Amino acid sequence: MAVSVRDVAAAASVSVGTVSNVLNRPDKVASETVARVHAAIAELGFVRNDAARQLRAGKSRSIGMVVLDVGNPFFTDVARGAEDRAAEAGLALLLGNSDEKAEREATYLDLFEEQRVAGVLITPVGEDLTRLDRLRRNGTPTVLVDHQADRDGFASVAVDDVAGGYLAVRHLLDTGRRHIAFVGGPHTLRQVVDRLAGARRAIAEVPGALLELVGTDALTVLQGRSAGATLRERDVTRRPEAVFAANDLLAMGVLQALTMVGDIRVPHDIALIGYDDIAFAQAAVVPLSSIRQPAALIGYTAVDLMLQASDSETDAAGESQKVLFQPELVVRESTSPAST
Amino acid sequence: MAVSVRDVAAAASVSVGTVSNVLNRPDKVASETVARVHAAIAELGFVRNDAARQLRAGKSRSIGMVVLDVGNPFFTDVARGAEDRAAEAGLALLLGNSDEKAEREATYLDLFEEQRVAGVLITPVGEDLTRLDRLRRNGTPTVLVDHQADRDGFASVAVDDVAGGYLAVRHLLDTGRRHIAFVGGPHTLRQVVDRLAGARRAIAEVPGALLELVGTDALTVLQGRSAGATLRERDVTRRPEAVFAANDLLAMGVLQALTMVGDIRVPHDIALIGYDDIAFAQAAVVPLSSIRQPAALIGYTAVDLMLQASDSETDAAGESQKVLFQPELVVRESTSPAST
DNA sequence: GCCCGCCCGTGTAACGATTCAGCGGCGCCC
DNA sequence: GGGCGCCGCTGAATCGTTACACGGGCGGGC
Repeated sequence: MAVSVRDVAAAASVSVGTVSNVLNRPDKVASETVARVHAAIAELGFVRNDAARQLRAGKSRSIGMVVLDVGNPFFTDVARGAEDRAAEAGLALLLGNSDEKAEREATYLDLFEEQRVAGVLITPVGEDLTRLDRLRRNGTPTVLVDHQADRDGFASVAVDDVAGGYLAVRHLLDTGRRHIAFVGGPHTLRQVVDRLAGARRAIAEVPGALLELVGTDALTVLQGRSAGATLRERDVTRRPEAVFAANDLLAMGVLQALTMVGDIRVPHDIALIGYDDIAFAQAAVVPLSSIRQPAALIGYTAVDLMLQASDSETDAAGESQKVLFQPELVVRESTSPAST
Repeated sequence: MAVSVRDVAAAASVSVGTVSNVLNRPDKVASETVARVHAAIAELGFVRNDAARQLRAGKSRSIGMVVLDVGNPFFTDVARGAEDRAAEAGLALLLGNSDEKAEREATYLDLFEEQRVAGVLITPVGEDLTRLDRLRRNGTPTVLVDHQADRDGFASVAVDDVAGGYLAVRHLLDTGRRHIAFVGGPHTLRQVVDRLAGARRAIAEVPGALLELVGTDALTVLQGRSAGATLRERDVTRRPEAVFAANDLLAMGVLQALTMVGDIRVPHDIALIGYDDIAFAQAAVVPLSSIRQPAALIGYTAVDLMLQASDSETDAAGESQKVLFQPELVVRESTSPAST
């Protein structure tokens, strides 16, 4: 059933060593022999056994990536960028989805560790990086994606979320809103915490401005919908003038709850800004203002850092790099100035 | 550096065989010994080498999946369903993205084959299944996802796209439209071909109804945007009364081109219906009518079929199963009857 | 004419986990 | 009291690939 190098060797009347050479160093083998071996391979339908190869090499040719939510276009864009860079380096990208659950994240990390992946890219669910620290110490280049590592040792590529949060809320304030609601959660996610911190900073700059928190359990459309519903139910006088949602998925949920289920007008009654600038955001009922992040570039860079780490590791200690991108405000209809 | 069973065995003063038994059949080992081995494992930070394990077993514990477009929420939903079922079976899901390119598809298949995955789930780029046939014959359970296999031998799970196409266009006709444009392509994709066939069937039922084709190179928002642009540029009299887009991504692109760039009203000037009913469709500028498919269920079922095939394979030939779901029309604002 | 190198190839020892035949020792049954 | 079976463990063989040390033949240089 399983065709091995040995079978190929027999069919081509050469030794297994020669077959291996044909596969890996064809220039070392007489071209006539190469042809004969290739013929045998084709005839028998031989396919290299990657497990054996890895066992010998001690390393695999794939890199593992764990994202918070595959359903979020932001992360699929990041993954795409990572895939591109990985392909350039001849590596495959294994994509895992933690769904913001520490348990699932751990399962994937175990899997990747057992597979001896060439590196791990991860957007961690929580702030506890001890598990990752162990991984890194054991020699697996690890890059934090969309997560600034305060502590030394970790390579990371991220976007300045504090700046992004500031941009978003500053924009809401600039367009005349004072009572602003921050929709987001859980607060175990660094993204949420930082964006909120940025928001607070902007609020602090304007006397009389007020920031209110509306928590969610995850950064999903569904959660946004229920957050939006709670706002909708409120008495008109107690509603915020604007909402800053921790990401576009939430924002779209809020938007649906306000405009489609309820009859609250965006931006007239409540302005709305999201985060990530996913492609769907601009096609929303009311085109969504947002904070843009260079998603594909983040992924691309993450793999790049991983490769660097994996090179330098062999030489010296190698300072782990940190890349920080700056976010960008994208203004659309959902935050047009209130036309009073 | 690398800790192996041998090291653990030494540390626990037992043989390697016993360590293996502790790992795989703990009930066969005296509990005192189990504890000692576990202590050694923890102390040394031992992690099983999956390559060695696979080599011995001849099989891996992961299954490979190739989708047409990870950026399409439909496929990420399918992948989610697949992941769930795989997790239930203790298998990991490796997700690859072909981006509708045969070459990338082939790369992933090669990779999966070398990894000796337990099974392959694939939405093929083209109609040429010889590569997959070889894979299946060599003993890898293969399930076609969102693709009905005409020929025998392949397990498949799909949705009746002809019926879906029919539903969509029939609905447009029922709401009074006669000149209908089908936006979609390339015609190498079975989904496109079948949905068009269904559309044609509906058109044939209504005298005077006209179906026009607007081709695209891929099923993406961007492609939809340019298709929409060509319609927009046309003289008013030559514009269709309705558009049936081969999927929601295209539909959203068309929608943007018509309503946001241009000033064509949807559904008043042109009605629009998509396909897949992705979550973002209902939050669009004009909430999108669509054809709903049970995405997660498709993925879940696909893994299920794969597992069945992998069981029956050992016993007998085992008839390869085919599952066909029925699509469902979801009516929203984008196809409201023309208010003449 | 001899020796040195080069070119092609061969055979074998790893890599690390698993499996399986086998082996002491002990209790139980008859 | 002898034998049988079971428990708990050992140690070697095995999976398929790769790297590496080694050898035979041939041609060129001196």
